[in-house]
Amino acid sequence: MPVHNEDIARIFDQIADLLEIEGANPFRIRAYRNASRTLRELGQDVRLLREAGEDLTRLPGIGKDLAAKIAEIIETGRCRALEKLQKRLPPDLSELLRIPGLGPKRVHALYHDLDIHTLEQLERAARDGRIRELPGFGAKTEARILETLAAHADSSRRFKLAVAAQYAEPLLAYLRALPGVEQAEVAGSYRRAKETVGDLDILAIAEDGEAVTRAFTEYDEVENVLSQGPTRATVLLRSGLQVDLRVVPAESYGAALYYFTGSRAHNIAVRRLAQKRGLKFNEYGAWRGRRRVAGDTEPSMFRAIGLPFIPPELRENRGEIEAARAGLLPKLVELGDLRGDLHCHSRASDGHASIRQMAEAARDHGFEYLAITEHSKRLTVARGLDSRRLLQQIEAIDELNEKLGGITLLKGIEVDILEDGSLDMPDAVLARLDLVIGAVHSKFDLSRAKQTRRILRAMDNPYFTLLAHPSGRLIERRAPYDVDMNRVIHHARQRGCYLELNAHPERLDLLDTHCQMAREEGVLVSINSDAHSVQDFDNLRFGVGQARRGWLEKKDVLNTRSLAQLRRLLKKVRG
DNA sequence: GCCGTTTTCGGCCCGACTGTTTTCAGTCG
Repeated sequence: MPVHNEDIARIFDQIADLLEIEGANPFRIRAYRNASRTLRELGQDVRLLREAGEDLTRLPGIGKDLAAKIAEIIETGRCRALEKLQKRLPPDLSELLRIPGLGPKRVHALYHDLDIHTLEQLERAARDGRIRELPGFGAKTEARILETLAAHADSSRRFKLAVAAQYAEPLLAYLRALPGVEQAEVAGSYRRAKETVGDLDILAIAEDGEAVTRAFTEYDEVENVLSQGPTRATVLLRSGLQVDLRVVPAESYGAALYYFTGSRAHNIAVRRLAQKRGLKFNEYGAWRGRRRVAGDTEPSMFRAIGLPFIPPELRENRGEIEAARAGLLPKLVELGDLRGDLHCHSRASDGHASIRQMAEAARDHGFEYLAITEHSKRLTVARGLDSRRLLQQIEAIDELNEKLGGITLLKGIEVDILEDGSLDMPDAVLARLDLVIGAVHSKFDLSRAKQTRRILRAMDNPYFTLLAHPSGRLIERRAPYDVDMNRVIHHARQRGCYLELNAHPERLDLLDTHCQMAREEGVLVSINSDAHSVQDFDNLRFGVGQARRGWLEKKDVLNTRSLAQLRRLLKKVRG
């Protein structure tokens, strides 16, 4: 079975967990965690890189030793270093680390003193009152363990960005309305527009932190207060979403916003850079000795280390710091750059509004054009259109375009890519459309080779314009199908067609790393809502967030073009 | 275990809160 990046990343995580419990050098542990992260974010199979003769030590955080371990895992499927560790410590110990309040030291104590290495043993010992007897543990810790175990099922749950927004926005409004609160903002992965967030990190300016954290813990939706002090508090909302609040004085707001926006990897790298320049960065400011030289705004922090402002979406330590130093940061695309939307549905298939209503809603968003792209007949659950119904719709849209003012409708289809790579609509009908979006809606489990061939073949259809939701994943629900995205993107370049970044909150597909690949290949990406109702155009902001995480600029995005420019680009696809 | 525009050796980000302490270790972000 071929080894994928995720398999290797998991092995490195396990090694890191076990080393940590053993009390190994913390920097050695971090090295394994960094390498695991590098692999997860690589965007292409390290196995293929290696086969292509690439030097793996050129990857960030991978040195001679870890490159050799990667090679060993790819070749043998095993890792002797992990097996050796597992002889000394039971592998399931790392499960215990997932329990909040249990870190490596305590897990080690539980194992060493009570021979506990499974969650079941942990629960039994807690019930028997044996845990409170251990040095460094107490009755409260024991109770918290039991509480967590009881609710363990959803403790590791992450929230989709759009769902988190539904909780974040009213909470933010509540905090901003509190007396003494000058400003409040969500930082963390939410501000970086990650696809999912594990918790919300909120930052507020106020003189009296105590009063604000108290009011925060009294917010209507708070189920449980996990910690509370004069400058920070952590609560669990009824929805299961954890929220951290930090309160800082105005002069530290920028420093705190920067610090709590993260990512952790970005912070570590920037702090190291600051240190080299004789500065100390913390959440209260940038310091030279005991003198604060910056901190009231985020840009002041960047100025202090001589870097241009790095937008939150780029802060992952994936090359943005080097790019900033070299003056090569992208000027990221913004929501206001979009001139239209190339993917939506009406009542004719599985949408909820008429074509006219969709057009008017798009016009209200300031769009110049909107493509109507119903499903094709293969997708019967969505009342997909056959040739006859599509031809009728083409006529209807032509008529509507005569009457509508301020927006132009484009005629399109989201046509199913069948198992053999053919399209679910005759070419003669496709020829009459402005654009053809190809989409995989079935046979997700084909082998990598077959799935890739299927998509490449579909792209070769002379009318094929745009590949919809290229990975097919549904966030937290369905993994991407196995496809060689490198080849797909390369083929799109050769064929001269485009890729979609589907902005639906469940999809956010193209993935950020693939956006970067598309940009490097020079393949334009269309940020589409896939709207099924008039409200769905609002989702475009999440798509733009994803595009920004993928380093896309206005020029990299197809639907930032004017209608006239777009028409030229659509025509070009057909040669 | 990685890394180097001061280093191939000696560094590796920094502070708040909790619980168990009697001055602080462990955990977390």
